[in-house]
Amino acid sequence: MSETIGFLLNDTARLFRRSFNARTKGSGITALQWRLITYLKRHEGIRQGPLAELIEVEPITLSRMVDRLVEAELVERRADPADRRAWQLYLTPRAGDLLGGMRDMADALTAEATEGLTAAERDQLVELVERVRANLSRRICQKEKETA
Amino acid sequence: MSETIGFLLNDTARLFRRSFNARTKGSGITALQWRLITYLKRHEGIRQGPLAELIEVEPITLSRMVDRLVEAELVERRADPADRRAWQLYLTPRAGDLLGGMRDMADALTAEATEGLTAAERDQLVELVERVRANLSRRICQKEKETA
DNA sequence: TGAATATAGTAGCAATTGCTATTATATCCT
DNA sequence: AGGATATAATAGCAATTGCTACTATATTCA
Repeated sequence: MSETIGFLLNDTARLFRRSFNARTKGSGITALQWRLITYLKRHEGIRQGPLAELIEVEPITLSRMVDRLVEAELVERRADPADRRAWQLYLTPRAGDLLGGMRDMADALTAEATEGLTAAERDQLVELVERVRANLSRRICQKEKETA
Repeated sequence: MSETIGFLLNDTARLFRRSFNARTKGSGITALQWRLITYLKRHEGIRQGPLAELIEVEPITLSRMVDRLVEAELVERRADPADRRAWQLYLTPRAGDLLGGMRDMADALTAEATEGLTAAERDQLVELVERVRANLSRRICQKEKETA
């Protein structure tokens, strides 16, 4: 029965994404795209490679996500002055406008998802999941080292 | 900052899937397929529609997953004697053989993921995530009713 | 210097998924 | 009974993703 935690986390994460996507259907922004934008907000000027690593997708996948966001005028590619192979990514003003509304929606979704939990329980939840994530993350890094 | 829980759950679930898939690379079984097989184990004879709902994919997606599993001789389609439109799904003996090894691996993965957590903390983790899942699941059902 | 190697990003292809429409069968209702 | 409607499963198409190979540029080191 011990596979329960993996299934449970996956189920819950999927429900989160589904709720999120249902609420943003009109805007054309998916949960994954919003995740990208959120990271970008905190790391403006980042290059595609490191950002791909942050949100844990392949570089080529990120490249195409950025294509679409550039098309939607939410993200801007600027040439890196220090490396002519690379792009630096920036949010457009239009993205800033979207972020406000999105964040309110995400906050509301989180509030609904944790309804009935005390503040202490929420903290505990975050802390426990973070420890699980750290365990898995460490494992995966080890594997990569072994392969390399 | 309150979108943290959604991101965190998604990150952790992804790491779980990734670890799982890395370990089963040779066997050709993905995390999602194993999930299907696990459900099927407990509901042999189920039809495709209800199973799709259980693992939360579209019926057509399940149809194709089953195509592949039939191809791999892990699942068998039998005509439903009561409804000539429908198939009943059964595991083959070959699937039973696989399940044993998979379960051991999944147990090991779970153990590694929850390393450093006490038994009480694991229980608490499961309980808290289950409450979040119940909140989200209830929300989604409400939405479906509104739409219908 | 300049040849070997590494890195940033992208294109082609194959696999997977879901939306919409379709076929075959079942159920409902008059 | 039999016509209208609902349901189980699937096919066509488009979107998304990742593997592999590739181009362009940077770095390393003899």
